[in-house]
Parts: sequence; structure tokens; C-alpha cells
Amino acid sequence: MGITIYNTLSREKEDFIPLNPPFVGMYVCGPTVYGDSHLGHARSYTVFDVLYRHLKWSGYKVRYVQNITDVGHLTGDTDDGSDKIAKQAVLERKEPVEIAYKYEVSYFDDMKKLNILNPDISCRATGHIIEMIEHIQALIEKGYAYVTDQNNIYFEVRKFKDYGKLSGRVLEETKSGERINIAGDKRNSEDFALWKAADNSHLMKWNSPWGVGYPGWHIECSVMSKKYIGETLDIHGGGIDNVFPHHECEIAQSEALTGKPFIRYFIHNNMLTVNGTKMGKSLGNFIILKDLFKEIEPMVLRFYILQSHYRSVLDFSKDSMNAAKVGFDRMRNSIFSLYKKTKDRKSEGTFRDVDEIFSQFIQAMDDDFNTPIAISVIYELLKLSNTELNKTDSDINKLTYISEKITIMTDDILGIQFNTIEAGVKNHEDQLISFLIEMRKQYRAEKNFKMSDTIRDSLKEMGITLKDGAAETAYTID
RNA sequence: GGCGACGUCGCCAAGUGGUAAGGCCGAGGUCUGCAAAACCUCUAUCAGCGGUUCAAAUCCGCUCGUCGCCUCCA
Repeated sequence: MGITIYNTLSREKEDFIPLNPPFVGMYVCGPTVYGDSHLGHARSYTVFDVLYRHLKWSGYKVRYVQNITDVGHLTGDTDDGSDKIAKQAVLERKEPVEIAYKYEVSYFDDMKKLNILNPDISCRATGHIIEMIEHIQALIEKGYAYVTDQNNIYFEVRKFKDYGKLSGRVLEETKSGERINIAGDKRNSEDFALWKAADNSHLMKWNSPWGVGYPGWHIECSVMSKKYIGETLDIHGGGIDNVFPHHECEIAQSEALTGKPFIRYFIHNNMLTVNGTKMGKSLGNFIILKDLFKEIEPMVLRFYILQSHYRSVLDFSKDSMNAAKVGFDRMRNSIFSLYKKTKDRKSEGTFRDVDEIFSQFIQAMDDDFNTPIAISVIYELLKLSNTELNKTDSDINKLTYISEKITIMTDDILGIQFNTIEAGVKNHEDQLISFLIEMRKQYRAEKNFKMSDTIRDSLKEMGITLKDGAAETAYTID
């Protein structure tokens, strides 16, 4: 039983076999740092974080590389030469480098809140200009790229016969429409820029054998992935919107140079829509994570994202978000009770019914990272746990065993953390609440319900809810 | 115009050939001094039509609808 992954290259689920097991080289397209991260980033990087975690848990030695695009891409493949970071720099009256760094910090800050692990290598495009120039030069020498009289360099797509194998596009049919202004010095409309000459007004530019300029949109990923992983990557991930042209062009410029397969498994997460429509910068329905986190806990968002499969379109709405929050809270409360009961214990032996459920979880994850099923399996296990917890003679060893499995599923693999639980269990608060519960128990025994209810109501006002079970009284903290 | 995805219970969402997971909401019940929680039970034949098959939500065709990519975008 191995892991299967849906490979965009074949459009089928395939058994996952890395080039050099147990090592896995994985590259995911990182953000362009010219603004705060949005919901789409949250989805994409949560998805790949879970993929990363599950591969590691499964025994693979993963090197996860992610770029930071701090060279502004062109806003279009035209000659106007404006780039996004430079634009933002003008807007904020800052240096482009300040903009890039500011939003890089902002990005990692948001990712941390979502409990997304840092990649093993986070690399910046601006730190690899030399390698990019070398790569471009080699492509020119091999005849795949050409320098124009304006000192722009383009990749000649027609020379690379496999162009289109990822996106399924055929050159003849992709003739650019009227919406794109073709740069005048291209040989063919489908050619894409590897390097562009910069004029004086340009803020981000570097020296090169072809004069002062800046790199094209696609080259950084080819160059950095090769440098840190190798000529063939096991996994390359990104949003489905990157399939064309970005990843198609990456394949071309990489394979043209090395003659080897660039990617073994291309993985793309589907888009996130807001109330049924695409979230777009120009559409104004943009949801910034920093704003959203004022209303909902980041962990709830993570849970919400994982409740749908990464290859499905995920529609974000307030209603579905709230439904997810209620479900999340229920899970958190159940786990809270379980952890409280079993803390500082180690299980002995195994329990067949628990193992059965646990293996269902792993199977779901192995099957192209089916997190919705994985989560439904957790609910099944929690049902088992709650039932056991409710018994007067509950099996503490079994509960401990369950809690150990739950930790693997939520913390280790799905990366869903219940921080409040741990905090609640440890400090003096717990002792105080337990003392009050004891007092209330006394009053109830004496049928002094007035006092017992006072304790319960007062605690409720503080956000502490008491829950009487058959065996004992548990509590949850909001 | 080209390429692609999707349409499953009131809502969210799995299932891709063997007879519909899970979550939210709702109804009933058990427990309980009451309340809450927990647990149990109940609620869909899968957009429509046609075809392939012993068997289809799952494969094929058509129709309708929604969305995405083709321009930076996760």
C-alpha cells in the first residue's frame, strides 16, 4: 500500500515512486511578495503543507523548496515593462526591496498562524540572477533561445517539440487573441521572455551579457529547483492557474537544457472562489488573511480548507465557514476531554477497533491526500472516544491509545492544532475549575441546587461550560 | 474562439462500475435535579435525456446550468 497521486501530466492517479527513495524533492511555487497573502494562498500552502507532512510521516526524507518571487514579474507580456513590486513600491513610496521584504515577512507570519511548516529551503529570485543568466545563456547556445535587436531574449517555443504536454494546448490553437499585444521583436507570438532589457525608469535591474535588464516570469523556478533539488524533481506543485503558461514554460526551458524529464509528478490545487466567483485582484472580492483572522481562528480556516479535496473548487462563504466552525469546535471539545483524561500517560497494547479506524485514515491520505475522508474518520474515532469517556468504568488505557492516534492524525499529519486545549490542561486554571466542580458536586449531593447552579452559571459567564457525564463532570473553555 | 473542471440530502462535502462517508441544520430518544454535553435513531438514488453493462452517481453521447484557464494571479 503506497501513496497515489493525481499527476497533471498524465491526468491520472499514479503510484508515487520517487526517483531516489526514500528521498523526495518537492518544489512549490511560492508567492510574489507585493501584497498581503489572501485566501487563495492559504488554501494552496495548506494543501502542500499537508502533502509534505504526510510524505514525511510515511517515511520519506523530503526536501521542500519554495521560492519567494521578489523580482516583479511583468504585468503582461507586452513592452510596457511595468512590474508589480515596482508598482507597489511607487504606491507605498518605498524601495522595491523594502516592499518585497515587508510582504515576505507578512507571508510567513500568516503561514505560521495557519500552522504551515516552513519549507526546508526558501529561496529568493533576486539571489539567483547569476544562475538565471547562466541558464539563459546555455539555452541560447543550444539554439532554443534568441537575442533580439532590443536586447530581449525569448524562448523559441516551436523548437521545443513537447510544448503543450502539460496543459494539453496545441500551438496552432493557442494563437494569441486580440487581448494580448504581442511584443514586437518576438519571432513568434507564443515565444516567452527569458530576459528583458530595462530602461532607466526601471527600478529592479541587473547587468547581464545583454546589457541591463531583468529576468522573465518563468525562469526563476527552473533555475532554483535545479540548484536545490536537481534536474528532475519528484514533485512540483502550485495552483491550477499556473498550469499554463507558467509550468508549461518551465518544462520547456528546463527540459530543453537538460534533456531530462523535469517533473515526475505535477500536482495542482484547484481554485478557491468567494460566493461562487473567482477571487481576483481586479474583481474586488479579495479576502486578505490578516483581515479574515480578525473574525475567525486561523485553525478553523485550515480545518475548513481540508474539509474539501484539494482538486475540487472550494467556494468560500460565511455560512459554510460558520458550519465548519461548529464542527471544529465539537472536535476540539471532544479532544479536549480526551486529552485531559489521558495526559501524561502512555498506552500499552493495541486496540483492534481503533487500529481499524486509524488505518482508514492513512488509506484516505494515501489515496491522493483525501483529507475530507480523513476528517470524517476522525469523527468516527471521536465517537468511539466519547462513548468510552461516558462510561463509568471507562478503559483509560484504550482512551490513551486513542489520544495517541488522534495526535498523529490531527497534529502530525493534518497539522490541525488545538493549542487552547494544551494551555487549558496545564495551568492553574484547571486546578481551580476542578476545585469548583468538586464543590458543586458536594452541593448537588446535598440537593442544594441553588448553590450548584450558581457555580455552573458563574463559570458559564466566564466562558467555562460544565458538562455532567455519568462518571464525572468535564468542562470546556471557549 | 481554443483548452479544462464541475453539477450528489435545506447547506458544506466524499464516493469514479457492485448498489450513496462525514460535518452543519432539523426531528425523536437515552442519560440527567434541571441545563449543557455526549451517545443512539431518522432524513437523498446522485441536473435532464439516451446508450454500454448482469450491475452506473461512477463509462459513452447529447441537452441544460455553473465555474476556471487561455493576461500577473495559489
